[in-house]
Order: sequence, then C-alpha cells, then structure tokens
Amino acid sequence: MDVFEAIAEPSRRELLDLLAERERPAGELVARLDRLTQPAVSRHLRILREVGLVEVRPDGQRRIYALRADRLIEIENWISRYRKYWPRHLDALEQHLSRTQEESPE
Amino acid sequence: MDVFEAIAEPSRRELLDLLAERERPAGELVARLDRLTQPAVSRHLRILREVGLVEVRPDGQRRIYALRADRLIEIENWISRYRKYWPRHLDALEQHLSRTQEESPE
DNA sequence: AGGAAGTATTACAGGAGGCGTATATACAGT
DNA sequence: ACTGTATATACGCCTCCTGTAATACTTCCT
Repeated sequence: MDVFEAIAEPSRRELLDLLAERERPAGELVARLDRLTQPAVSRHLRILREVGLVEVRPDGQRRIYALRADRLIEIENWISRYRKYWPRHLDALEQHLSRTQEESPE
Repeated sequence: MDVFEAIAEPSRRELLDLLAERERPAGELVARLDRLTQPAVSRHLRILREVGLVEVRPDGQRRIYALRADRLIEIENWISRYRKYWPRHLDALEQHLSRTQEESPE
C-alpha cells in the first residue's frame, strides 16, 4: 500500500487529523473513532505505520502514536504540478503563507 | 467514489498527468496506457469524470478529455493543514513559487 | 445503406481491502 | 503467579475494484 491509498480511507485521514493535534496512545484513538472496533483501528494504524505516516513509541503497555507528516510530501509534490491549473491558485498560496506564518513560530 | 480514492489509482494519476499537458481524445490516452485495454482506460475515465476531475467534449466520433484541476483543491486543502509539520516547508513553497512563475505565463 | 473507426457498456472472474469476533501477546499491579 | 488492561494478530465474510473479452452504440465515409 502506498501513501495515496493510505490517505484514501476516511478513517485513516481522521486518525491523521487527530494525530496532527498531538500524539496519542492507541486507546485514545480507538475511543475517538467509536464507530470502529479496537482491532479495526489497530489495523488502520498498522497501515499508516507501514507507509511511514505515523511512528509508534512504547510507553508501558501503551503505544503512543505520532504523526510523521513529511511522508505527505510525496502527495504535495504530485499535486503541486496541478496548482497552476486551478483559477485562483495564488489566493490559495497566499492563504497558506499567512497561515504558516501565524501557526508555525519556530 | 471521492477524489481521494480517484487519485489513489496509479493509472488514473497517469491519465491526469497526460491531460495536464494538453487535452486529448480517448484513443490517444488508450495508446499511452498501453498496458491497459481500451475498456479499462474507458472506465478509469468514467470515474475521473464522475468525480469531476476531467471533462469530456464530443468531437465527431471522438471524445476529447480535458483536465479540471480545481477538483484537486479538496486534497490541497486537506494536506495544507499538514504542511507546517514537515521540516523545510518553506523550501517546497519557494520551489513552487519559482516553478509557477516559470511555467504559467498566463 | 453498409462498413469501418472510436468509444462506452456489460458480463464475468480474480483479488484486495475492510469489518467484526475471537484469540494471542505484552505489560502492570497485587 | 494471577488478573486486568492495552494492543496486535488470525480468521472468515462480504463488498468493491480492476482487468479482459465480448458487445453495443454512435459517427464518419463511400
């Protein structure tokens, strides 16, 4: 499975969204995706792990999952070739600029 | 099928890449994806049509397919929330800037 | 009208992916 | 050691996707 297929699944995108806020133990992710059973979530996490979109760190009997967003660059690169084709691409770009300036004070 | 699933398929990304260069009749696309049969390509085109990523225009017995890249904004928007998490996001952004300035003289 | 070219649709088979239930594994606390 | 908690794996089922082959539809040309 590649990154494109990995993010094609809505539940997996939801997991990534949750991990974008902060890292979380698996159980917390299971609690949030309450329409799915624990094994289902665990399997989605495995897939995200396999494509490198998340990292796991053991913490006692827990597993702490964390986002590794840089694997999304593959998609970013593919999609960037198309930006010039949609009408107001400069607007989107400017929005991005102001957004990153606000939110990443590093 | 949504846009995320549509672009998860490598052949469909290849079709979009070909249509990004210029619009093309279906037969030309079939010729380019010579690992697939004509019906297979035709169905991929149908899916791309259904999610709005391409448009069709009849030209006699031909069908001319054209890209509608603005439907990719959905993915762009989702992924933009993650850009701040990968290290050198400004580099990628600057690359994009110079690239679009070179390539879109409109 | 009839045949050829271009494209779409249908029918069918194979395979992959997702889900839940049940089970296994690992660690923690007593 | 035993028990409970946290997570992962195994298995069976079902659905959906993809591919090919065959067929239908439409337009063009003579």
